[in-house]
Amino acid sequence: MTPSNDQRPTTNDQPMAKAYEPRTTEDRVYRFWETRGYFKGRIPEPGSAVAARDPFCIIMPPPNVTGELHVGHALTDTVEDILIRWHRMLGDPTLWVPGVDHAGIATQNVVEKQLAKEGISRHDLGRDEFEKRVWQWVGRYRPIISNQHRRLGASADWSSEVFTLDDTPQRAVRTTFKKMFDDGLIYRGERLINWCPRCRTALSDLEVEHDEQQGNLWYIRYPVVDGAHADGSPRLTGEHITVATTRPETYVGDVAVAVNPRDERYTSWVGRTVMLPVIQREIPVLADEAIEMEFGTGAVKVTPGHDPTDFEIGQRHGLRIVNVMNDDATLNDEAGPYAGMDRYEARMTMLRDLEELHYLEKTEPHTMQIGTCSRCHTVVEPLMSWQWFVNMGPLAKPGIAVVREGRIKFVPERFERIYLNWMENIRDWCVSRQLWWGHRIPVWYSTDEDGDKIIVTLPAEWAPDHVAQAPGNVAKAPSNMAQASSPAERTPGDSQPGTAVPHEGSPAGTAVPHERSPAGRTVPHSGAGPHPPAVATYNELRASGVSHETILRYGTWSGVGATPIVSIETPERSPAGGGHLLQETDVLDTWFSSGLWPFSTLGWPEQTAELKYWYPTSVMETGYDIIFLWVSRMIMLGLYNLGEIPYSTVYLHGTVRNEHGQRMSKSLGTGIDPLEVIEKYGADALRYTLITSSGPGNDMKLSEQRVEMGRNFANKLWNVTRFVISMIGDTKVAPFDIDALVSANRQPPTTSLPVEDRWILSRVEGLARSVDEQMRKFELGEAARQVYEFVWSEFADWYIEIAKVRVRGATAEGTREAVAAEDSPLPVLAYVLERSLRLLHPFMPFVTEELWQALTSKLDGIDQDALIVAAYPRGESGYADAAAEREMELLIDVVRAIRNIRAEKKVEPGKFIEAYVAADGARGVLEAGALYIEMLSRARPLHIVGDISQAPKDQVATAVLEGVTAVVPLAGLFDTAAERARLGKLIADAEAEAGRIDAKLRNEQFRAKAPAKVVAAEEERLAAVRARLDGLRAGLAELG
RNA sequence: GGGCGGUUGGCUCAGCUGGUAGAGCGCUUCCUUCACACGGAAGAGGUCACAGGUUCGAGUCCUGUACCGCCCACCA
Repeated sequence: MTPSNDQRPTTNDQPMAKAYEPRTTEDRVYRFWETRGYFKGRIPEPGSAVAARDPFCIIMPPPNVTGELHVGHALTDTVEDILIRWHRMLGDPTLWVPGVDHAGIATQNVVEKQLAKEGISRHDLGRDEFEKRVWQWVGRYRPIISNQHRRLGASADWSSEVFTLDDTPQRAVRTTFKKMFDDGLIYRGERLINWCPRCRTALSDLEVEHDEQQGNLWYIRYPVVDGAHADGSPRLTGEHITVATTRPETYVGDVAVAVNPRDERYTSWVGRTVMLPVIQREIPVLADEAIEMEFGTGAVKVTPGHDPTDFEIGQRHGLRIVNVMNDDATLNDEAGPYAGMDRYEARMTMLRDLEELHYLEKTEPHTMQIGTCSRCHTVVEPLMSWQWFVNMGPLAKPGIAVVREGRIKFVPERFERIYLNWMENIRDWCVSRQLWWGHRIPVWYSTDEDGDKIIVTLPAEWAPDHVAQAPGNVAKAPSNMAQASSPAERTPGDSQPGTAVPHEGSPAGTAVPHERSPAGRTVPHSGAGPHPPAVATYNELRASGVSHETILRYGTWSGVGATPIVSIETPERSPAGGGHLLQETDVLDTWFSSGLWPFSTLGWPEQTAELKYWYPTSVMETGYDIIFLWVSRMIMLGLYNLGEIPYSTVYLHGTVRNEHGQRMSKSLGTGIDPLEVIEKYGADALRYTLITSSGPGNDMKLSEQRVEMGRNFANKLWNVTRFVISMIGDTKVAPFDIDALVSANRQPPTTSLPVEDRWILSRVEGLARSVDEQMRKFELGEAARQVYEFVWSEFADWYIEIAKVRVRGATAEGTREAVAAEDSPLPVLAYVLERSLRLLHPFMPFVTEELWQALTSKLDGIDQDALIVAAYPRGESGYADAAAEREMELLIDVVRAIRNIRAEKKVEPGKFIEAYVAADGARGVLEAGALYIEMLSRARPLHIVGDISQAPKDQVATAVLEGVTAVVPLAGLFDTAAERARLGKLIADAEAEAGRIDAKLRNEQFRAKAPAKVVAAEEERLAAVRARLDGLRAGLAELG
């Protein structure tokens, strides 16, 4: 390695290995690119040539810091890197911004799992300490992740890397929140939300998965009540109404029974009163359209506090809401004797009780969709809770318009409808999360003004004794500390048990205060554990001696009824002066910051030069599974904040599955580690495989076998180049100059170049045009396949084989001379190979750069320093030589025909055999290619005759092609019967084909309606098949 | 309950605007000759899920059916 060269990926004085070794190449090549600064997204100088070109910018979907990258990320990187490298080579100003996502709930969960291994919970650490632990996690995984991108070859601008919790995104989040709040798009409200009892946080609708589960439909009798006995006890009529439910444990929250108003079975029941068994609550029977008469008994228990449909029924009929559950899915005191039980334990206990009292009529098996937490797969509970929401309607409107108007295009197109359908039915977005990791909501409450409205939950150990015990469910989630002392989660299928703290004493029987919520409804509270937390107003706690610092450090609070102070900057003191400020303890849904990603990465809310130049970005490439979660929100928030679309194209890839079609999952061990694949096969092999394994929007199965194909191709390329370099030897070669050729002579120079040169040049220019077309259509896999096909099946299999003959001739065998030096194939060989490397570079960057460096060190007139910045071929020379392509095909067919005969007759591979070929009107072509036919099919002497009748007729095998007949005398090897059989089969095939074409041509309709071009082609084809048939029949006749 | 995607040789998949069915792997036969056995040569193998329809012509367009998968949806 020479000192001046140490930045080069390849040194010229080392002999190339026999096989490509990705491991000794990739890191070195990547370092070469990176240190040379090729990845840097540069804003062009005004007035410069590049300034006229459209910038091309991709913001990378930031992977979660939860762990290492999986193959799905590898696909993302591959697609995006291909687009980026392609545009870079096209000469466009190019920027690819990498980033990492803090991934709130996901990361919090993995760190909590880690803590669990140490036997502690996040509550043992407290919020600050816990956040430190998460930051440690981030510090560990961020470098791993960026290293993995590098291993994949991602040519991202690392100087622009962003983390979602960096200052700028933080500012973007706060700015957006404030703007939305001021615009009335963000509000705080008490709604029925999805609650994960294990994660102990609210979830948006999109974070709930609907799994089909086998459950039961239980039929429960509610006795009819008519007035009361003298002692006040309800007077039962002996009748009952039966309701069917899948969730009997919520019956304690029932406030009515509903039937369909048109249901004649129940007409007389409406308005009567029934009683809930055991807990003896009296509730009305009412009529509501939402009830399906066919389902169950047609009578439904109405539980507005725990079911969205029932909530709406409740709203329509002014029913109160009874919340019967704690935040850990144990029942609260509304459940009477069942209080304190886990929801499933309560279910079973209730069913036993009901059965005993003959209130359980029957049980039927029933399959149903059940909502589970997308993070931990615990069954979610619909719970009433105070949360922050975004009113999406006004945001969706422009988001719909830009797609309708075609300003944003989806690839594949079909996802547009899916997007639009969701956007048109959009619902408000619950954005607050009861987590510790994330963007904390930029809302503060003033203890001065609202000290009586700020409800603080303090863990028992910090609670003063005389403060009221344990009201749990204040408004939103109760204290996080309270959760630490709750029973371990027992949900089936939940692999991660909750934080297990010994359960002392019974929570049942705790006095339960009720609090009036601002909405005017009574919200029940519950005691959730043995050491109930204190729940009190800020002022009460302070009055009982708890310091502000203690509240700040250990408390959780919410300002129901308080005036929120929404601010971008953290306010120093309350506006009224003097008092303290308490910031909302909730954080925002991770996807809130993700939605700002296309511009927060570019500096927004500052009007940076980067933002001005690169925004709107070009392509958003991501998985179709996050169209709603992410894509839609970026579009809406981009339009909202900047008044401009975030990108003009959304390219969606599918899900990568393993070879058995399973989703990749770390916990199931069904994942494929991209680094392992890279270690074994190389990054280029993985990339090639990923991009060719399926089209846009379609899922794919990735198998090792398939990666082998990519590896083999890289190796093929390696050896092709190795061979070309060895042929070039010590004297530099100037690659063929196609531009000079074409500009000097618009017509293909049919005479000055040998047919194989004109053929391969025509093919490679055509390939470049085709690849360009495919790339523009985002058919990246098809583009890659085409280059593969060209390099292997045309360039390597034929052009190189012919070039060998041209250079070496057949002198060893003593009959012909090698071609003269001025007819050397080297310029064309070098040109075509160099073009091929360029075409392939976006797909297989490492091996192509390595080879390009090695090759161009042997070439004159290459003006770029590196392939990564070399111009991408687009076939702009326009060179095309149809005649050469036809002629070359003919030569190839002749070689194949003779080889076929040799193989069938089991002629020794190396042995030369005599052959006769005749072509009507193409004799010149055969003569020009005679040496190649001879050498490639080992046919010698090769007789080119005017008419095949001049060939011997005895003991010969005949091959008839379009316009060419070959006859191979096979004395000694000949088997008449075998030859007859061989010809017989060929004749039968040809006859069938001729029959088909003939029938088509006899069809008057076809002649009348098909385009003349198609008819002519069919006629030509028929003539050719018939000629072939004649030749074959003649051959057969000769056999006697 | 809606919607979408898939169903092409043994396996995994291409086949983009309708005009002679392709690839890789696997399989058969042969070849370790001076780029490559991560290779070369020759070959076998497909009623393009099924049923209709449009068309001169359909794997490709339309309708329906069947399986498989996914998404959305408040039938308790």
